[in-house]
Amino acid sequence: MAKPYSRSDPRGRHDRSVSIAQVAEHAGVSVATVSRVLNSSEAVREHTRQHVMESVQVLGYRVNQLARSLRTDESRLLLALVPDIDNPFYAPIVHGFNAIVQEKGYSVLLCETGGDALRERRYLDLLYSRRADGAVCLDPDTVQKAMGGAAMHFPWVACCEYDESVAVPYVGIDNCTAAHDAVSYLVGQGHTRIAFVNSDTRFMYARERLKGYQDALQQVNIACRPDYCVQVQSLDFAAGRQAAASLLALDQRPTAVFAVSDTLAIGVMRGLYDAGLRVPDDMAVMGFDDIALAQQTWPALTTVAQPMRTLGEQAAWLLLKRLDDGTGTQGGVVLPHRLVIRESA
Amino acid sequence: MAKPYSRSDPRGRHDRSVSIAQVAEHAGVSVATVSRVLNSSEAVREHTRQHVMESVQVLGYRVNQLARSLRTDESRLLLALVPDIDNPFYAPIVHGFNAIVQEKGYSVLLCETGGDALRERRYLDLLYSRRADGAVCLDPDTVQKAMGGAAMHFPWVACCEYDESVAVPYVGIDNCTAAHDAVSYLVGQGHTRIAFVNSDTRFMYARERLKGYQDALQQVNIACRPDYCVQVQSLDFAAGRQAAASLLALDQRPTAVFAVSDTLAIGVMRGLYDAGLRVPDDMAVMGFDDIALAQQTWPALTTVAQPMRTLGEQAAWLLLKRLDDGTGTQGGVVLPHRLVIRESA
DNA sequence: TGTAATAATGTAATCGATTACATTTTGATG
DNA sequence: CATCAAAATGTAATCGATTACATTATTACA
Repeated sequence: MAKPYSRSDPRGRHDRSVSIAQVAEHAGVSVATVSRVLNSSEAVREHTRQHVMESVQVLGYRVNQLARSLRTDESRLLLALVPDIDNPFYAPIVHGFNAIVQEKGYSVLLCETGGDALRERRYLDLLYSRRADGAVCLDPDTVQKAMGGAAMHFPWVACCEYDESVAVPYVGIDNCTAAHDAVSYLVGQGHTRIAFVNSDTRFMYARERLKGYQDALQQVNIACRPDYCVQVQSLDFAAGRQAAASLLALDQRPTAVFAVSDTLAIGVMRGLYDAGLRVPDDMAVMGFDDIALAQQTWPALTTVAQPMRTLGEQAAWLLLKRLDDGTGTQGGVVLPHRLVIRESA
Repeated sequence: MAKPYSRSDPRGRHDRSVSIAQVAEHAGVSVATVSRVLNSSEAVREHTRQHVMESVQVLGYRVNQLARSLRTDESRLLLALVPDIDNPFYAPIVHGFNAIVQEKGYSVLLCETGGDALRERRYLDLLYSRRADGAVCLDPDTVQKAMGGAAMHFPWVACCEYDESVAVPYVGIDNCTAAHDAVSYLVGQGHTRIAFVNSDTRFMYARERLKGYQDALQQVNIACRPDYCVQVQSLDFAAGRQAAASLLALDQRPTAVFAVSDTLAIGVMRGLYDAGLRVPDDMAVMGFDDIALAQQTWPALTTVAQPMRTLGEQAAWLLLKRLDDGTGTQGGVVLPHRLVIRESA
């Protein structure tokens, strides 16, 4: 007759773990006291503390964070929403992000959205339902969704992909200028037939870099040939390889290729190798991002570097500030890019 | 006088979201009824359902999963503990895992432990405190830890890295035989001076593959030269490159190199390129894993393939079964590996 | 229309914590 | 030793859900 009804879960998947009440009983004190020693907040006599800690040990008690979060409205968990973990571009960003927030006692949960609306929605739900305190979002879709929904009231920041019209703090680089710089470099090397391998224009960076490419050409009065702009579906090596093949099939081949990501650029180099062409002699190749692999290819890849780790760190600072301030700063941080001249162009 | 005391959080980071009670009041019904329409479980009159749904819409109500989980003891969240997301080996595994569990309504949270005990502990804590229902673990450290602690009572499975003495379901390959096969292939190609680039022996696979390497050599009466076994600290390209350099500094150079990962093997190839050697003519190179990049290098990498996606899928099945059964199956699943002959050896 | 069976809804306990306020202990001081 | 302030601890409300059991409304049948 103790409990009016028994546990709801009939499967009995596993026993509930030991609760604070059990610790209290074992130690012969109230739950409040146990809570106090656990949070080492208020005054509790040393003697009592020891007693309680002993019971904690004996019973193997661990605080139930669900209950704690429900009460305190904080989880010490942060989300990182990335489109695809297979893309080596994201790892350093996440690492930078993690390094900063970890010091503040937060743990990072990586959420791979895969561009799937359902998955994305579910992850965002963690924010809505307070199971996570905040998020950094590297995903264009999420940004879009956020515009429509009421997501703007939640503490999150955008990284790399952002939309200035969305009132959310962001950090990124000037993609347009960066692409412009890359193409200008190729022009400076004497190239006039420069191809552009772009990816999904759902991504802002893709649109911006296209713009930079076009601007740079226009600036030196080179017409932008549509057949030199190849659009691929994914960012993996295979896509770049195919892009190279299609470029090589052209009547008048380009003498240089600028790809919007290093992975694509490396794929392009592979495609050129397939055809027996040499880089950069037969064709120059330039990438974007400066992933770790870029300096390991042969020839090593010339590219425009994004400060990925710093991007992640800055995103972390922005988010932490937002969590502190309540409202948080609007606007964004634009970090500098850098041309990295290696052997491929 | 309504509430004895006000909200605890003085920062007022954000307003609490609308609760089920508010919906109930708005709809003029009890919370039980609201809960019923939300969980579409028991009978509730169509008229009432509509009314409630309307209130849900109007107020923008979203169920608080924290509270729900606290009550129901289930979160529909699964963890994937990986040592390092920068390693391209893990992505396909996670994808396979995700594909399966997603259909069952679970979301996957990626946890990068980075080999850091603190981070690992925190993530495992999500399991302990029921914020996650289960986990797949690709991390050797966790396995070790689990042996000591009481973690065996929690629903998790090991993938790739496992310890047969730990009573936890696992899925992996036969690393020893796989390495044996690789080395035997090189021997069959006429190589007798075969180097071995290994990584952190904290990993089981590293120990097993070393064993396979040694066994294969012994089988054909080739002495295992310590100077041909180079141990590197990480799995990245740079480490492989350095390994190559140290191998090339030897008086009697090997004619073939077998690396425990494709990333290392690719780094080795880069190192050979540095020295002006050609693969496979001057030196054969063989990797392990068959990551996507392996078929994009030039020359393309000969390697032993792990069925990574399948590994993830199997891990998912094991975990789901464990979540269903309560106790779950012990023992493990060993998946076949496959030699992939390309150009580098 | 009365009544029993059933369907729909409400009430309140519960999950496991935190914490405002109340109460008891303790220790210091006169 | 009495008294009182300060320190330690206890009591109970609360977070936002689920759900067993109780209660009320509806329907069916005589």
